[in-house]
Amino acid sequence: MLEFIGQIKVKVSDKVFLKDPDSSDLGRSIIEHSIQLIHEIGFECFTFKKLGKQIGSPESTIYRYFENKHKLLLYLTAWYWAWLEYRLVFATANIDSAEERLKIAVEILTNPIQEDGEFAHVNEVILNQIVIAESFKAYHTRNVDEENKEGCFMVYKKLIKRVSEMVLAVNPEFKYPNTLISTVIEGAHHQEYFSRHLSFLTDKKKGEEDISEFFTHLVFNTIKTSQ
Amino acid sequence: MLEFIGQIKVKVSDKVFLKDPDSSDLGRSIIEHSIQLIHEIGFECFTFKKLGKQIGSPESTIYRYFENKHKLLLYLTAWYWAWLEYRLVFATANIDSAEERLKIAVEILTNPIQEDGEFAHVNEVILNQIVIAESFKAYHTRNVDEENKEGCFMVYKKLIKRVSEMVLAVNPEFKYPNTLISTVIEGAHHQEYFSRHLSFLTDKKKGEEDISEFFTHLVFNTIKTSQ
DNA sequence: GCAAAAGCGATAGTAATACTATTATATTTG
DNA sequence: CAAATATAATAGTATTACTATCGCTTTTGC
Repeated sequence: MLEFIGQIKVKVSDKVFLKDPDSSDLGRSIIEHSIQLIHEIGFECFTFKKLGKQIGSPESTIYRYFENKHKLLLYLTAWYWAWLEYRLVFATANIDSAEERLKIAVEILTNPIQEDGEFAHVNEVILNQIVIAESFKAYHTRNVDEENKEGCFMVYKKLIKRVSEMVLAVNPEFKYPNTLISTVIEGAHHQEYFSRHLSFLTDKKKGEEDISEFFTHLVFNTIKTSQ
Repeated sequence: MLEFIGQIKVKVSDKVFLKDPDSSDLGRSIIEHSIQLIHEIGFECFTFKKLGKQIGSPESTIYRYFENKHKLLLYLTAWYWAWLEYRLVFATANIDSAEERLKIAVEILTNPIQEDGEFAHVNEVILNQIVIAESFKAYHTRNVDEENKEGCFMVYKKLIKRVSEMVLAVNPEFKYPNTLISTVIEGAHHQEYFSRHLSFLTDKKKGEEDISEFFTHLVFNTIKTSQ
């Protein structure tokens, strides 16, 4: 299992951090407390100064791990996508039916997150909340193209590719597998956010799990019917 | 037609501005140049100081129209939704078939924007680019709930409601009209952004119009089939 | 037609942010 | 055990996102 964590780490481009936060206690503490703090006060209000207070270090120390707070957000989201992919691989292993595999995948991508005790310094439930609320800030910037070139989004790309292949396994003729899957992933996050803050944009009620049903229905009806 | 503009204005909650920018030449100049400037340098880098330079006024003057730059973004997005709804109403007027009305609506929501000469101080094509790149920043903040209560998103709500009703006109049994339509609107914007910056998340090629085809297909297959 | 109000320009000032730089100490490593 | 590395502590800077004040001009209400 720990080898898998190693792999997950490797997938994140070195460009995201200056020093690997998973290589020291202080680094892991930065990750752990940044997740807590971003969740509490939001990414806009989050600063390295405040984070430094939490972990008992000056802000200059955190700057040795991450160039700026945006890169830290890139790291957190990359970690999240890698973790999702790892869950996906486990959940779909040894399933013969292409339909069944895709169904499981969509459920993993759209269902609420359960805590995974495997990674001590990461609270996956809270990290999921952060991804829902802030992840678009990771790729809606002036530097997207540059960061994309550097490979900052490789982990997300891998995840999309894996699920797209599952779509094509069900219907090899389908023309929009990437569009469909990114719509599902981003859409599920949005609906979760809307149900909490802008209820007029959704039919999902807080706490209910009907969103997974909606997207499963959407995916299979969209790919099965010939165009 | 001008009366319609009046209506569009009224739909934007007074809470969004301190003084109606459409009530003076200076106000309209603020809107016109803010659209240009945000498009050029991005909303993060956009400041009232820089905007002041463009229009030859100090920043303090702009603060008399908008409390801060976030409220200005709220105004621009609200204007955009109101404008879309007005186009929608015109395009679907006198169409008898519920299916045809919905089809037209989805096309308006997902097709590239054409310039509308009607409103001199607003470049709709550029405003659309801004909405695609920055609109989520309008509602992903610490103050969403408060701003939602104040009615800052009423215009968007109206648009969603109108299209949701078109969905229900085709299939009154469908359980997720709001979820479906917000997924289409937000999804179409994302795909446009992805095709320009993160191509691995989409099958849309720059310039091509296949995105409308995808979403039309998705909508009708999702609502027509019984669950 | 005139006084009061409102609109606008110009300038100054402030707290916070997002860093950068430097120095000193502590720890690890070859 | 020396050299490199990691961290703490402190200081400093440019920019941002405002707020405050003042004086001039234009509009308006009677």
